[in-house]
Amino acid sequence: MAKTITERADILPRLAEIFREYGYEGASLAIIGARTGLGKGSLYHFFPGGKEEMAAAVIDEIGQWFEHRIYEPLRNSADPQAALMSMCDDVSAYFHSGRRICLIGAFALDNVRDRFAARVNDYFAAWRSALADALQRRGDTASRAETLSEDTLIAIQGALVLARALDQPELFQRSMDRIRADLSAQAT
Amino acid sequence: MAKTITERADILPRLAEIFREYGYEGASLAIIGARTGLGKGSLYHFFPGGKEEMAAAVIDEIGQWFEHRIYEPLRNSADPQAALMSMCDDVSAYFHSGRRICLIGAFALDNVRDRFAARVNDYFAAWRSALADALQRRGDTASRAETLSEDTLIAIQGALVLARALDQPELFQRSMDRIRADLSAQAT
DNA sequence: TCAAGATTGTACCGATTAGTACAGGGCTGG
DNA sequence: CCAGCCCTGTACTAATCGGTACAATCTTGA
Repeated sequence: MAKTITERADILPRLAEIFREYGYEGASLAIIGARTGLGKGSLYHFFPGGKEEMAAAVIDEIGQWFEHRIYEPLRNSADPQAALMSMCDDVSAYFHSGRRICLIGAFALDNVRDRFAARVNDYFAAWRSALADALQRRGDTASRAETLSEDTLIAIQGALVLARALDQPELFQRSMDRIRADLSAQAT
Repeated sequence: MAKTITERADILPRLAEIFREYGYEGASLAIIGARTGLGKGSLYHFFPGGKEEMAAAVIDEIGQWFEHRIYEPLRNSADPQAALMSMCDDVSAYFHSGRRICLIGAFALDNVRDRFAARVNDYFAAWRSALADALQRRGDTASRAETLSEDTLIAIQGALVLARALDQPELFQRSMDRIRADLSAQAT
């Protein structure tokens, strides 16, 4: 049979888009096969654990992307305030200015939540903690950093839900602008 | 066969809980039958349109509950500020202090979104508009009312996502407290 | 009391599901 | 040049999916 020289890592982004579009249950192997161009043989070769392993791998890859691009700079950048602004830009770009949903957030509301609960938890916990770290490093009190990091994540997730529900991506943009402003305000 | 004197309206709350727990696709007719105690015969008697009609009826009922309990007071109450505070209480109770998710929000992120897009849109649009109405009636400018109503809905939905993702219902409570405070702040 | 309509359990349907088995082609190291 | 491993298409399974059909029973109005 034909060999397609595909790496496991190469199909992860495509898998992510599929899960975003159809959800975990809605993404049938037939759809996955059609959209990735891979047959069942290949899919189960790369992911012996089936759909569950595919979704887990996708979540892990997303987590790593955020770790390198968002969390790590928030924790280690010499200029925490700049890292905060950079986070806003990257997040806005990542979610395609509100046209793309957060797969992890969607999984959190889904019935498959229990299956990936640990990963979902880790994703948000790491984000919140990195955010609070940057806020404290820039001078916020621990309590203020706690509240502001929580509110920021809430606003991002809520804006994604509402933008999708109302079919108004610009709503997400507007919310990100407000988040940027809140993160720019002088610390207490 | 046995007659169970069940009204269509009586099973809607139970259906709502099932959809909340399993999602639209995850709620199979087998599960629905088991959890409602109704056989397929009864289910298709009450909902000839099948699962789709069940979900639509559930969304409509939720919409009506919010209309009577939340939107209507926001629009018509003599004391708009009191209606705002009352909304916070009712919303907090409705979502079981963060232990219950918003079915409409979950549907918005789900792949069944397109099927119920109009209803999902209506739910949030009505809420936002009623909220903005109360804010203007209490003295906020149109622009301020627009922003604040949007931010309030974003915070509620985001808090529900995050509380569920982190398995911390108290996070929702904290966020609701902040929302209450923001809605209490003097208008500009 | 009894006919008519409302309600319900059960058997069944074709389609689709995730997953398995495996043969065979393609690539690569020796 | 070829043995062996990596990759992949196909056929298959058992289970479950949403939905239909219908006969049997129950309730109700006359």
